[in-house]
Amino acid sequence: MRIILSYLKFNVSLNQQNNQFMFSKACEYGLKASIFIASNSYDGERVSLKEIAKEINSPEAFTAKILQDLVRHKIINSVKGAYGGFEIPKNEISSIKLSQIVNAIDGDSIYRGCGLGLHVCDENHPCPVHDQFKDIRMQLKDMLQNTNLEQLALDIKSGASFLKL
Amino acid sequence: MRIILSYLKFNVSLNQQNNQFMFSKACEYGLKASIFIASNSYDGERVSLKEIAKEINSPEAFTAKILQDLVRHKIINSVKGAYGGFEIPKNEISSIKLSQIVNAIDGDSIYRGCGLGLHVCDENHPCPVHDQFKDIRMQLKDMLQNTNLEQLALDIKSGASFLKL
DNA sequence: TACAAATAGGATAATTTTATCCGAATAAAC
DNA sequence: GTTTATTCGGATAAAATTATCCTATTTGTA
Repeated sequence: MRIILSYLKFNVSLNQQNNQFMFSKACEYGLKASIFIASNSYDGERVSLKEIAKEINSPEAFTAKILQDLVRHKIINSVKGAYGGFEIPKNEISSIKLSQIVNAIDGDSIYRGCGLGLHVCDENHPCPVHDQFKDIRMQLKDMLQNTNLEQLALDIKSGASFLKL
Repeated sequence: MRIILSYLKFNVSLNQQNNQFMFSKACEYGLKASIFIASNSYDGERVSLKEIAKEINSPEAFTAKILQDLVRHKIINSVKGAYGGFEIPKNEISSIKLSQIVNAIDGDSIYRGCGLGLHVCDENHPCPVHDQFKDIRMQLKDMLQNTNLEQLALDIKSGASFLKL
């Protein structure tokens, strides 16, 4: 009996088990939605919230909030009323960087944050893993600042990459 | 008046602004606590929850939960009762990798997770940012698997790095 | 002008993460 | 053995994130 009980307790972990890789769910939805909008705007097609949520497999109302946020940050445009929806001016698609979207939703902690959450963490006063994280943070920052929506949208259109599953 | 109101609304963002860099707070506390325990175990000193929480600037009761978790995962040892506390056998300090601690607390999503949260995301069915994230994920994994507590503990002892501020 | 189809946004709920409290169990010292 | 200093663990609360609902507003069209 003891043994069985200890088996049951095996999975007693503090949290539910952080399932997030890097970004908040909100940010993931925001990135996916932006890519989908871009891939349609590329063809001059405006997409509705409903279409977006279905395509990226996200809760509709929550996605609406995130899109509003992106609109406020002037990353995407919205058009109210019949035949309305979301779009990105064609000529802007290639200049929108992932970093702008991440920044709008999750803030800039991914660039500035310390791996151990210290408020002060720099060369003069490094946390224990400061050096270890330096390259990674830099590489991440570079990547986000150098990846634009056009590249990603084209891959979606060609079927080389996917927004769900 | 309109103008003033729109100013007030400027900060209406969806979330409070994700302040996390990579790990959950629980994981950050776990890493810091482990490093502190290691640096003391190096001198044969056992440390109490109270000392740990004070040193790493974390809430005591919450830190206790995390330490329990690490004990269950056999990453650290605990001794109950007077003069009790937490410790790591001296000869194990150098073989405990950051990855073990992260894994115990946040799980393995940091190695396996998709940047956009897709459940299926691999070479055959990549998300739009799969390639962009590949190197970063790999580098992160390598670093966590190759950094052990001894290196970090020694830096703390020598004053080359810090656990708070 | 009325209607239909959208987004905008406030209120609120559900879930997860973070944090606190308190009694039980344990172990050393007297 | 009693006291005291600890960790353990259950219950609960607080805060943040994620999710839903409902109404208002906007816009195109009949």
